[in-house]
Amino acid sequence: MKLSTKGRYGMRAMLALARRYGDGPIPLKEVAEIESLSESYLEQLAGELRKAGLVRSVRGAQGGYYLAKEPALITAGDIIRVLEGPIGPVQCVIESPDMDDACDYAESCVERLLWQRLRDSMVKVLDSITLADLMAEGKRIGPAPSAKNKNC
Amino acid sequence: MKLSTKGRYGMRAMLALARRYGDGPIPLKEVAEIESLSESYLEQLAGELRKAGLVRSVRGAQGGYYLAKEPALITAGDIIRVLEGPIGPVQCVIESPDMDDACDYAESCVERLLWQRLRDSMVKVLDSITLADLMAEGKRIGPAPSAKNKNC
DNA sequence: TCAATTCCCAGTAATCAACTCGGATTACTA
DNA sequence: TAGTAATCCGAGTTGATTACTGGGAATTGA
Repeated sequence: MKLSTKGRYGMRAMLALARRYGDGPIPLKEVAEIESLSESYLEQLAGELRKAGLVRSVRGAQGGYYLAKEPALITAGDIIRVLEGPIGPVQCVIESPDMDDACDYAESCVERLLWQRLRDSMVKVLDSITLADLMAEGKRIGPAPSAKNKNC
Repeated sequence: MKLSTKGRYGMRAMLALARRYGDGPIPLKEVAEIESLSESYLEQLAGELRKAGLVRSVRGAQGGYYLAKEPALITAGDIIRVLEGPIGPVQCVIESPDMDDACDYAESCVERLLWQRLRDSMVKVLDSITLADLMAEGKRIGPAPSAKNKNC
């Protein structure tokens, strides 16, 4: 039940972009330095976030990435869904499951009720917290150099 | 953010034992058949559940496994913790983290707040639902052949 | 033209997931 | 006491996934 580095690093990168929202495009090199992440790995994540419409990019010199919407309009759930896939502890209760995901006994499957409730509580938290919320918390708890730790 | 088969199959096996609570030891062979799971794989899970004190075993012919406590006293969280490890979306906010897990900037790490809230909501759901609860739901929604699907 | 940048894709090493298998031990039953 | 049904234990295997790295093409501002 853990996030992968994609979700963790992606969240940090998005938060870094949020902090510089309005400053024009920020090169990934810079984000990578601030967050001490690998630039080439970040490139991959940025590509997915761009395709999903959460960030926009400008190519060439002086180019970079910037948030496609203001921080208050981007939730943690948006980011996690792009980088980790649909939210849910098991395949058969992810959001908008297709036919292949549902099992034959879905109607009478008891565990399913448990997993659904777990999913709902996860979705509720992730969809209720925006990048703006996190930045606001940041101001409250002090200057925030993001974690320089593999596990965060 | 998905459970592994250990958590999923383990939950099903525990629920199967719960349904037969009071019937004396149930051999894994039987559980494996009912739930269409691999017996030898179940053996591993059963070993962990036993070491954790959730089930007890009787060796030899006519032996098997049975719940160590009544179904109302075993929560989903108990089972998940044994088979999937401590609950939490990232290492640095798992329950009872030790020194190695916490990062150097824990105090000023903004993402941490998000992950903590997510963890809390997961814990709340998992710790509030017992095997007895699930069995009761089972009666409500009809006869429950557990899912015979890889994803459940 | 040059340098900075995104973009894209291929490869890779290490780890993890999901099992399987063999054999030892234990205990009920006939 | 033999036979059989179980747990117990640890090692091995296979395939997928994770977490990257690197190369090179395309783009663009100075």
